[in-house]
Amino acid sequence: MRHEKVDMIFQAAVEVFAERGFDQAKMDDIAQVAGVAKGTIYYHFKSKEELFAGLINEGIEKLIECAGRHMDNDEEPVAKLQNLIKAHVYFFIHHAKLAKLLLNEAFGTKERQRHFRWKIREYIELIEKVLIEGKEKGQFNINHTLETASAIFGAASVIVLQKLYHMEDRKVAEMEKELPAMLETLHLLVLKGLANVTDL
Amino acid sequence: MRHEKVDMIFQAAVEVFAERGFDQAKMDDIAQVAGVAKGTIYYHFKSKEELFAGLINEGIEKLIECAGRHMDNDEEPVAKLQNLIKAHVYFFIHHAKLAKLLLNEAFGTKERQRHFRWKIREYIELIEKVLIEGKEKGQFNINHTLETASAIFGAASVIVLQKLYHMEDRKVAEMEKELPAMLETLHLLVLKGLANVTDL
Amino acid sequence: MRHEKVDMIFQAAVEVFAERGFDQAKMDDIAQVAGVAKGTIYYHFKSKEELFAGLINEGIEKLIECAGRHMDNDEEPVAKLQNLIKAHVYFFIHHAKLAKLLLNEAFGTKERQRHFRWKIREYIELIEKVLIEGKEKGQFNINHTLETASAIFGAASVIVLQKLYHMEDRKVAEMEKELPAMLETLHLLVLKGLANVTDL
Amino acid sequence: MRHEKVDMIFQAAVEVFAERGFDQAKMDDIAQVAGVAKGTIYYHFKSKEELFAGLINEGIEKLIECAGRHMDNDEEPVAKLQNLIKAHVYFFIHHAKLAKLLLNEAFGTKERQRHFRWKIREYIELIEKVLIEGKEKGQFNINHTLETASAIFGAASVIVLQKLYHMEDRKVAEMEKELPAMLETLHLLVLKGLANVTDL
DNA sequence: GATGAATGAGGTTTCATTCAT
DNA sequence: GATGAATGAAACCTCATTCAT
Repeated sequence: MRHEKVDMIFQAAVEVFAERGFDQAKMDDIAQVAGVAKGTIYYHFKSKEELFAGLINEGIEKLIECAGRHMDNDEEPVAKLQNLIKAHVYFFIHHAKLAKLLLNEAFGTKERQRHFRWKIREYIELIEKVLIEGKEKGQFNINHTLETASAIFGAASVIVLQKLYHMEDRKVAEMEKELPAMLETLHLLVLKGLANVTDL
Repeated sequence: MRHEKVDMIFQAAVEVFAERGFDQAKMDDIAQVAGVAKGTIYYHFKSKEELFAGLINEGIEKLIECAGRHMDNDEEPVAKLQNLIKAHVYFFIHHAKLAKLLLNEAFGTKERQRHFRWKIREYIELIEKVLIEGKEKGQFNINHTLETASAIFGAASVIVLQKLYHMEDRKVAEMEKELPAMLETLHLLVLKGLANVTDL
Repeated sequence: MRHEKVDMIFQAAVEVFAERGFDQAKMDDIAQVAGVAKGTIYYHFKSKEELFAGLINEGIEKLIECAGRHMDNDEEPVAKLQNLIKAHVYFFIHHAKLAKLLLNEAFGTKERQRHFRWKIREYIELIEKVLIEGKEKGQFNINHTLETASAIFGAASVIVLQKLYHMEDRKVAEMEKELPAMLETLHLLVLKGLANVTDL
Repeated sequence: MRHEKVDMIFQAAVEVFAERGFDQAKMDDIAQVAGVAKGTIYYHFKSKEELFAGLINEGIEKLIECAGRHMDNDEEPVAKLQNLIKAHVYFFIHHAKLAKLLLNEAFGTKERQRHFRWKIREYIELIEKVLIEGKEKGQFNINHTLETASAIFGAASVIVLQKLYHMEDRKVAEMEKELPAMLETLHLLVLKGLANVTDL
């Protein structure tokens, strides 16, 4: 188990970074929220950059792990994809601050952000793997698996984020009530397609 | 027509803001890129904030206008949606820097960013309008139109952004070659659905 | 007669300088209040410094001229001093903004302000002249004429300024109602002395 | 006892503010004179404004305390007033820089300066209290106590300031030689009145 | 004579990082 | 291990002044 203070710093950092973004987040604030002295952060982390990177890495890894775990509850690609999407939405709702950070900071051009994009790419490739498997089994009608994975990632992420921002500071409990609508929407969109007409 | 220097500043600002994000962008850099003195920017814009806001607002308005225009080339909702998506992807490819900014800065919690989210919401509601129309005509199989609109926005945006980041600084021409793959992907995803099986 | 615009600039300058002090006064504001373009000020005045100096000089000269004129209405030193004090108080009330400037800016160590102190010294020496005259005629009981002149200048100035600040933006008419109290006070103080006891 | 560096900053600030006035004083200069880094000032004071306000407040409070203490050495109002004036002149000579600041900055219209005027008013009301007491005991011949207090404040302040400015950077020792002349002058002016003639 | 867009030096303030305790 | 006072580089912004029209 990690050192107690390190955990407090980590928690405070997620909070503050999510609230203000990387640049506007002050080490002073993180220290205050964590209830430690500013120097203590620097005793455990080399720099603001490193603290942030650790945070994001751990976040994405958790996301990957969570998605992977739920995915494997089923055998069939269709079900796997459904599980993955469900896990993704769940994760974003229950780690709202981290979710904001991911979309917020993961699309910049700074060197630091390139690293994150690679980690997100890892996750997208996890999605792609299901798609490829389904395609090979003849269950998915896809030509460009990577592009499709990106699109699914975007759809599932933005649908939650929009809801989160729209509901401002509402509790997780209230967000969970919105879960079925979001999942049904993604199900219809991703798997069945919106069009009723069959000859497009 | 706006004043010449104002245009140069605007262009430079898009460039620099997209390159570095709001906080890391230095007014000095914008001035240098624009080929004007720093004071000139402040002669025309009250603050960095205002310059940025002007940029984003104009950007989203252009996007809305562009999407609206292409949408109306057809009568049928299905075609309208296709046109809209196509316009969206086109726009993001041809205004890559602006596109990065939109996703990058539009999901923060700062007051400034709340304003942008409202503008983006406007755009999402434009998408929703098509969905509602199609639903009423019995062409779309949708229960939650706003959520679906968000998801489509996310899918179409991220698919382009991922490609853009992956191709780093490649020319627009090269990006255009990727266009069909992206459009086909979104077409399959959004309209037909991925699943071959019909009884989900 | 001076050029019309020059006068407008002068008036505006008194206004703005008095309102904000030299450093906080912006040439933009002066231009706006004067109703001319900023460049116009520089067409007529070499610099902010020069504009300000012109203002103060003219102000003090007016004060000296005004005091001198009223003083000479009488022959007797006692009456002369009374007239002078009355003129001083009148002038400060009717040129409130200038009065503020005089006390405000005339006691700094900047080079510019040394010049003003010399001009104010001129005025104080005018007061001293009356005192010397009265002393020689055996009417004044004074040992240090210059010091006494300074003290009278200080007493008469601060009594008005305090009233002015205390009444904030009241009209001149209201200030004039306070005139007798101020004059009586200065009369008692300067000429008769406060003490009833005769053997100090 | 306050922190060592805070004291050094305070001292340096009095120095520099008195030398140049609020606006022309550079935080860089204060830092250099104090022998600390610029950031150190901001570690202890929120802003230039706050540093300055602290200075002036402490200054006026010292003045009030000093005057009050000396005043109470005697019982009789006449003696009290003499003591007060003596203390005032002493204080201004020994805190020349602060004295300059008081007159220099205390008569502006900026919000900050309104606060100072209230503090100075406190001091003037201290003077007034002696006058009222003397008036009630039949020792002072005064009608308007507040106006008289203002005038005394002005006389005593300007007499010292004029001397200070005239002697430029002379030592305190030399100023002290001038003390008797100033005190005698104020004594004659305030208590006995200048006029030899008794029927004014 | 008059204008106002453009300039850039210079000032205040912020904040990540260090280091003596 | 932990602290927080101290630092100074770097950023935003202001505004007196200039000059082409």
